[in-house]
Amino acid sequence: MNKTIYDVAREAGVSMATVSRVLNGTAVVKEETKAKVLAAIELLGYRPNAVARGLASKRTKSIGVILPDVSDLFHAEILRGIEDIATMYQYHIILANSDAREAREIDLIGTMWEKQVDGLLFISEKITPDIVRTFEQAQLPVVLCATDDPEGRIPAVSIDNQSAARDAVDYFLEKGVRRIAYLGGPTAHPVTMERLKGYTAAFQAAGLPFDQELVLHADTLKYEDGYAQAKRFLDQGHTAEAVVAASDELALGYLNAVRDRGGKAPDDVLLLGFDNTRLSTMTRPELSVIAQPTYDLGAVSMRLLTKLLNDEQIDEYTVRLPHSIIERTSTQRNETAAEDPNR
Amino acid sequence: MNKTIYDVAREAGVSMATVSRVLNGTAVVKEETKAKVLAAIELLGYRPNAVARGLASKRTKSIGVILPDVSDLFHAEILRGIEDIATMYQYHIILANSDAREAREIDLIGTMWEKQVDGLLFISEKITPDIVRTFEQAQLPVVLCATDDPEGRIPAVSIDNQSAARDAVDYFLEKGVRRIAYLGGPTAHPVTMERLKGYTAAFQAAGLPFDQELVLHADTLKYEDGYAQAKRFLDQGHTAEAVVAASDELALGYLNAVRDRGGKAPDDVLLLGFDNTRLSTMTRPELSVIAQPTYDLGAVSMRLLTKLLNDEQIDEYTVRLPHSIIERTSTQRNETAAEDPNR
DNA sequence: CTGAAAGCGCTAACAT
DNA sequence: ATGTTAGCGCTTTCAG
Repeated sequence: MNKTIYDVAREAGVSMATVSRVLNGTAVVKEETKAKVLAAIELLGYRPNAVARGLASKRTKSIGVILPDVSDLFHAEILRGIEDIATMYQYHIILANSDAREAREIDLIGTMWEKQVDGLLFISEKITPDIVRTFEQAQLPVVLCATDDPEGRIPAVSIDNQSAARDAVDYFLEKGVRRIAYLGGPTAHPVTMERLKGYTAAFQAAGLPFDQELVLHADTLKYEDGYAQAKRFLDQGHTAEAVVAASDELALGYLNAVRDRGGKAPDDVLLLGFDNTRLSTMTRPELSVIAQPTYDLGAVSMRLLTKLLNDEQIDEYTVRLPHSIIERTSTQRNETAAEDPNR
Repeated sequence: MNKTIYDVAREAGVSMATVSRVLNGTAVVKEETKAKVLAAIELLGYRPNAVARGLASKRTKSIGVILPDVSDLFHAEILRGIEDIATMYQYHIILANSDAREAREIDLIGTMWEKQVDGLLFISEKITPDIVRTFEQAQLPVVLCATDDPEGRIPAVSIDNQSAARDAVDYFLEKGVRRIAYLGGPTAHPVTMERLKGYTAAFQAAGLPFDQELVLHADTLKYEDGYAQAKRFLDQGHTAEAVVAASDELALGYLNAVRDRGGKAPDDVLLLGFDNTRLSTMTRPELSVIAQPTYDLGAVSMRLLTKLLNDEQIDEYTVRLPHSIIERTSTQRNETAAEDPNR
């Protein structure tokens, strides 16, 4: 059997309450007795049992993180941000992969409740009514990360996907490029559909038409699907001057599909990735991207959650982090300058 | 306040002990009363509190995972394997990043103990005596993953790094290549040093000398350091016919360093990566690699841990998973066939 | 097959 | 400033 707070109390000649006090700093303890307690703790090699503490205090100092897949680079980077801030605030992470399946997500919210997590960080492709209902039933503080609740009822941290995509199109438009394709995700995926809205909005705002056949939907945001979709597109004889992809992997898929048929970027097509994962600097040409502050998405949402948990003053329940375009080689035409000086 | 087992008992007109029994299947309960209990649970929307359960039973059904960095692709893939098997056995994962810093690792083992995890999965670059001692003090079942205890006292799942590297060198030797470089990690990193041993052993076994200047040590296994190290090497006027890298990222760094000075793989250098992360098929040329069963490394170590926890019969406390060479384009000389027909 | 009762190790009033 | 006393919600003997 292991040491308990009671053993420490006896060793130090005080009551267990006093030990608890020096452990948690919940009340002032005389320097002298505090020293005795600390000495006893040291002597016995005592460590508090967090489970017992959790039961008694109703706060476990652990937070649940539900995400589609840790082995996805984008999620893994977010998770790192979450973890760092969690550590800073003494929280632990209970991790679960959902594979973006709603049934599993709902199930996981339940088991997270059972684990008595203090709060939940939720990363998903789509926030459905059933999920929102489950949040409400669970009565858990939740922050959405890299996703939005369409109704805006749940605190969330994300970028403005629509204007990010719009900026991307504008970026090409300003270069004088018109035949711009959008290589997005499945139509059931709100985040990338939001980007599609931005894509079309940019054309509309510029008073330009756009070709519906230039809108591609890959089954996922993964490389393989990007490649497959690009190959199909190109095999059908279509072409694009530029492509705005909904992820770095998708852009890479397009890039390699072009290359595998003898083409080349940026000579034959200008490519813009999305996310700015580490991937984008590992390729040749290096991938220009619409950068999301991936790590910060995680860090900020965790910070927001701590505020929720401590009843701190909160200015914004929905925070939009800034995006930006990072220009690397995949969009640099050899004959044109990086920036169009006009306008 | 939330529903407790007591509420269910009253609703069903039985004692809490009986409710506990149907919940856990710890004893036979009459079908009829079981049905009543189940109905009450359903009616109240009752969910057991895992923290209370953990305190009473001394088993939390959660296991701690300590790894250097989730945002590293290799670790993230391992973690996915861990998670899947953990889910299968109803365990939850408490995740913590150590940044491979010993002090932090030791600290984390302690906090994992506080959390009363049932077991620990430990992924690190180096198992030091202090870490081993901490394991012993914590009295936690531990399985090392993708690492070994040099003394072999701790259950571990990994590949045979030495023979993997040796196979890599032999692979090139059989192609008639002699000037083979090794692009490894820091000298303080046992796993990659083990690979270096295999590298030198291959030359010795073949009765061939090897050039010490062809042994490169990058500061980490990351792309950036691979690039930097390769650039330095090439800038100094060195060359290699082939390079065996200690990670896919390192190989990619070399690849791009070559490319950025106008060279090309496989024409100017044959490149073999290590790990077979998703990266290796996303590059052009596609990277030939020494494949580790990354996902399985996680899955098998988690499975081993469940055996430890359930006192199942265990045949091997140290399991070696098989590695293999996957031949893609980065080692395919245009003029030579994939396989040397002789021998 | 089921109930009563005693903890698990800690926090948090409530006293003093 | 410190001690006493109830629980937190469950599992687990021990009876019956």
